[in-house]
Amino acid sequence: MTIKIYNVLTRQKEAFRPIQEGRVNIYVCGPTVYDYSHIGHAKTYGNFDVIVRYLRYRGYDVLYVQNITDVGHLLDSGEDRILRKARQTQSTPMQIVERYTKLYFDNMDALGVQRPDISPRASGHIPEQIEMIQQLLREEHAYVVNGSVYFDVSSYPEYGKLSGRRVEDQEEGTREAVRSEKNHPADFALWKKAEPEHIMRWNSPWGEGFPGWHIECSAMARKYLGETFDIHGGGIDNIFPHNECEIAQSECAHHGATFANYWMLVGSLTLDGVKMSKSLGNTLTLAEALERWRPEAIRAFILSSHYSNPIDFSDVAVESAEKGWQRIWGAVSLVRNRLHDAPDGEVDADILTWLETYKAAFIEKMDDDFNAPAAIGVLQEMTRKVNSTLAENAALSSGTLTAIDQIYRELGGDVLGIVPDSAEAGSADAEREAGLIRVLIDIRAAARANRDWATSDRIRDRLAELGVTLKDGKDGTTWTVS
RNA sequence: GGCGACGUAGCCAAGUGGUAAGGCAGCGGUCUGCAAAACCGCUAUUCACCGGUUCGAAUCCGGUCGUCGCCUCCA
Repeated sequence: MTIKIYNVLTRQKEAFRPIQEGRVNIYVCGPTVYDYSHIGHAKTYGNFDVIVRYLRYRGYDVLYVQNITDVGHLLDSGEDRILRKARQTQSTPMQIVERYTKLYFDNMDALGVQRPDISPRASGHIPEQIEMIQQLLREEHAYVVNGSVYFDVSSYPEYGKLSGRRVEDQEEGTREAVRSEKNHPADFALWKKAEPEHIMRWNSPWGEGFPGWHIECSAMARKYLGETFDIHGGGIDNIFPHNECEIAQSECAHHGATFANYWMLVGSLTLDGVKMSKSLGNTLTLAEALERWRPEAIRAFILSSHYSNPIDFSDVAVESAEKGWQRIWGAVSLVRNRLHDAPDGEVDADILTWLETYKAAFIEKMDDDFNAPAAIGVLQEMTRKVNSTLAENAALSSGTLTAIDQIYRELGGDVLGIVPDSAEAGSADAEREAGLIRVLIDIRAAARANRDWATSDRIRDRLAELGVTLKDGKDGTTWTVS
């Protein structure tokens, strides 16, 4: 069994073959840290989180690099995003960068997105970028004008191969073309001369300036992953021009060596059917979303559609994903709670057999281009089976319950990140809590036997206030923690 | 105008040649003091539309209509 990946570069699903057996080098374009993270970031980085988790689950040694853009990303006006924010808030650019970088990681941590192995910053790699630009100049892929350096797109005939765009087809941007010092409108900046008011500036062979937006990814990918690496990821909205420019720079600097073997681009997220944009005012920050929904619900929603497809964020959509997730979580917590007073015993062979069948089905779905929505479908089917088994057998052995819990931990927890680690059986606190709840359930059972519904309901209501839900079944009362 | 996606039940969604996963919502049932949950059953003869290829198509080809993204900063 090999993993198949839809490669945007070839527009085909291909068997994944890493350059080095057992090892995956992956680079994903990270955020520009000039404002709060929004739910679009949650989709892009949440999707790659699951991709990386799965590769690791399948035994690959993954090196995951995701940059932090903290310089060079300009607005329409030609103004640097970070500088503008700094001016607006009367702070320094690096304060802005620190603030939003920290918030980005805080939000991603809260979402359960595992950190990349390396989060290189553009501003920390100016020498590497200058070196690459010098090389491009030396080899006549770039030219200098008035202290700025531009990449000569005509020197790279394959420009456009990722996005399927051809230079001739592009509409010429009027504003830029008019005042441009570029030889051709499609040429892009590698290095920009800093105007006097531009305070983020560095010395270079061409005078004081700052790097263009695209060069950081090429320089940092080369530094940490080598000239050719396995997977390059990002949001589809960066396919042009950003990703295209990265390829051009890197492949020219590397004398034609392929930049990345596989390109995986994540579909965009819309909010209530419309693209989020500051000008429309329909933005939702990740922090706001996390206040309204638990992280697992947001993850379940993000994973409800294939990573490469667009997805529309709405209250109704997240809530229905959350309800679906609750069914899985309900089964998991039931298993874990029953583990507290389950009879000792080995795992039941029949149950282990069908657990393994679901696991194999899950892996088959994920192997096929990381089809998380289909994999969740498998988990849902398994959950139906688990729930009915739980209902039919009041005394499942600890071995069996542990085996069920284990498969949820692996597939739902380690891979998808939607099954939390809580209620760890065996910890002293958890055991005590389970025991205390059990005492209350026993008292309540006695009250119910006396048809003392007031006491019975009081215990249930008070526990509910503490987040413990009691459920009366045929074989007694069970409980879950929300 | 150019490039690229997409159009599957009330909603979301998987499915790229072999006869429609899964979730949400809904209906009926089991269980139940009530509640909640869970479980069982039902809910697309059909995959935007029209042609074509094929023994056979949601899946391939051609066309039509519609939605969206990108082409300028965006994950």
